[in-house]
Amino acid sequence: MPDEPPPPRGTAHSLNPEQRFAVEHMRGPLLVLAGAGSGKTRVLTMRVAHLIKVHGVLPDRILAATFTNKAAGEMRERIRTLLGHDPFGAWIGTFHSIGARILRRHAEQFGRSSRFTILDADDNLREVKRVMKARDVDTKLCGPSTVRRVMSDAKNRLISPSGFRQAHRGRFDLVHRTVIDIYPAYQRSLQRQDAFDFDDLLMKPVELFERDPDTLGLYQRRFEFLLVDEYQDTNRAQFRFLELVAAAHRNLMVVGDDDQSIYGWRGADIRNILDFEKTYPETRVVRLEENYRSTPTILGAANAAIRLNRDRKEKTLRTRRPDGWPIDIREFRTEAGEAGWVAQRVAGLIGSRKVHHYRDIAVLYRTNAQSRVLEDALRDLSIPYHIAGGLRFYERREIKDVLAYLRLLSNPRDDSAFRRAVNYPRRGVGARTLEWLGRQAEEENLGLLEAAVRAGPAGRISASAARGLRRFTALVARYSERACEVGVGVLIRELVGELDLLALLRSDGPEGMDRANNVNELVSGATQFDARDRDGGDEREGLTADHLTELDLFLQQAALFSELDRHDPDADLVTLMTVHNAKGLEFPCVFMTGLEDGLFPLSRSLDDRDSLEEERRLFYVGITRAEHRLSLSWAGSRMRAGRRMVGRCSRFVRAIPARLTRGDSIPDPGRRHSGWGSGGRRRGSSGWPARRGGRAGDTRQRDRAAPVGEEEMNQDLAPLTKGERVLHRTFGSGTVLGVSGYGRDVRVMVDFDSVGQRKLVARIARLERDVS
DNA sequence: GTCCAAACGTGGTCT
DNA sequence: ACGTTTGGAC
Repeated sequence: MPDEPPPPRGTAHSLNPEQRFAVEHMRGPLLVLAGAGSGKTRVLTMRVAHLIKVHGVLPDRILAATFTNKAAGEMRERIRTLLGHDPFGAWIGTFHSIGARILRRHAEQFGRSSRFTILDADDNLREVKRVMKARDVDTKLCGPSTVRRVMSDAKNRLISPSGFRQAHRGRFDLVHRTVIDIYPAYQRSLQRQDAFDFDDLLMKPVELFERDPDTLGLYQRRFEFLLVDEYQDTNRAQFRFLELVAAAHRNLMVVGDDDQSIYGWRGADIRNILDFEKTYPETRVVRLEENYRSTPTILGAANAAIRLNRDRKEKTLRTRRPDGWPIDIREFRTEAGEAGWVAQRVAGLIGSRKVHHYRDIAVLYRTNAQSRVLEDALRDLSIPYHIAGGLRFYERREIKDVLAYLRLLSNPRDDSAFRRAVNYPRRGVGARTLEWLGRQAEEENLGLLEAAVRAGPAGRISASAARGLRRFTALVARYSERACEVGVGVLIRELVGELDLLALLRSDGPEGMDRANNVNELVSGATQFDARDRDGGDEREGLTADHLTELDLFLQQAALFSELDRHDPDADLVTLMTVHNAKGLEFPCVFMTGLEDGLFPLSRSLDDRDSLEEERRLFYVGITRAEHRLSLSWAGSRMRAGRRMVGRCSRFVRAIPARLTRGDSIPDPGRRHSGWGSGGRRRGSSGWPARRGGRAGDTRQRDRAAPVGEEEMNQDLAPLTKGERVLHRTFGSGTVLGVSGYGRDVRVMVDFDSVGQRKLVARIARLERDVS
């Protein structure tokens, strides 16, 4: 925006006293409590530059950990600019990539090779499923995703399989008994496959350091200065990692904001911030409370929202900027109406030059599923956009299919890759054959590929299956040799050509065209891939990496890269993304959508103070992404999970003081919202921007066209769940045994203390939660 | 045994 | 609206 003063940048004299203190801090632990938009990235990068330039610290003494590759890349780039050259040898990356890099060097200690595979979330779940099936665990009562979650929690708290067994020895509940059984089997299976999952990348290096002080010593001596961004989102494993590496020199700088802690569900532990000073009593604490990003109006809203949280360090962001536009609050009848308005508003802002570039605009939402309507609306008006995050590029089916072949070339023991590639394209190798192969592999302790190679003419499978296996293993053998001769780009191109994948994909519909394009993009990405770029820097002090091929490195970065990292900042596109993905970013103009109780905050958080507070922090993160313009919108009715849900204005929106807002409701031809109590805010008059009457008409038509089914559910009511205690007017209290049906037909089976089991229609029985 | 189509269940945020 | 599991045809 032309009418705003640029934030101070660049040299040390543009820093405020607190920032300067942090930048010039030399030795000892430093905790920087940095509010949103207070210039923490600047402080981090300038401190690194300062250490190198002023104190003569060698770059390879520095380790900086961030949460996304994008943040790491930006940090490196900015340091490069400040120094005038690359901080060659410094490790700047995500905790996960740093962990992977360490593990690569010490893989043999874990029975892995340095070419180990990194399983992504999808592979990880499949593997849990497979292990459970192989051990005949009933997945009806305790599903794979539950098991995975519990295992992941354990790993994030550095609890090994045997530790888990001991910790839950006396427990009888099914989930813990299942995990006691599955966790060690799952870990054995990963080892057999020469693989780690995401959580291992954090946990295993800690394990290594704790059992091998010599190795730890290598890293302690090398990394004299540690810097951590987004510290509020670190988990226990990450805390321990830092504690171990920093133990010798204690030059640990962490930057975080407890108000922006939004990854509790992933094991982030707020105690890491709160206990920092306990672990390091000599800590210097710096608070950055001046915001250089947003207008006072936007900050006022953010402060008003976050103030309602009880669990937080008291602070208030200040700014010296001039007042800005009021926050625009809009109510819509349906999600399509909301999306239509957002698209029109984007077109209007760009058309009137109030916002100069599409890339200055972000549209945020709570769940990925919400992106669809917004995409449709933007496409209708030919507004260029991209989705950051969402279905990540490397997680698309067609991409994973191609990568599966490469993974198998790089790591012949990668069974998940084998399963994926062997019958794609169809080779007549079905479930039965795979089952048989699995048993063979198990007996001889081989990978599936090896087992398939040895299967030869074997008797117990059909001739066509045997032929398919032979064709497949021959192909893999051929490309294994080829992989030594050519780069990844050529390799993929030849493979895709031989499998005739593009034609295969294109042959099934318009979806297939997209997929074919993605594969093409993968080919060109691989062609440009330059391994030297990735492992940033030289190696000393016996920390030399094993020899890895370009293919190995390509695969490792593919596993750790997300869609967010691929984003090209020069492209002029509106950004659509979840609020989680928006963390750390800023935009002149932000739309937050879907602000309904039950969606944002999600219904599952409504009856738990901790998770409601996390939702509120997420809301705070969303608001504080905006520099000048912020709009908050919600829809009274929304398709969700295949059903139309009724919603009302989010409590978060209602917490924003009216003096900061300008909002109107659109006229409502079809329905009354009278029952929504304090819900809607209806200030202002007629609502729709008069100038754009024609387009408004379009949207309302779309609005009306959306069918409103009978089976509406109130999305802000957390549904009753099994095991919950409830209260009935005549039967007294009881325990919920089960819930069936949807919407107005939800039936609940309750075991009442007084009268035993009854099946009730929830709508009529009016059950209440028993809080006593 | 493999493949396709229809029923089924399930649905939060991410490295 | 989606992917995964299940049933039936080849």
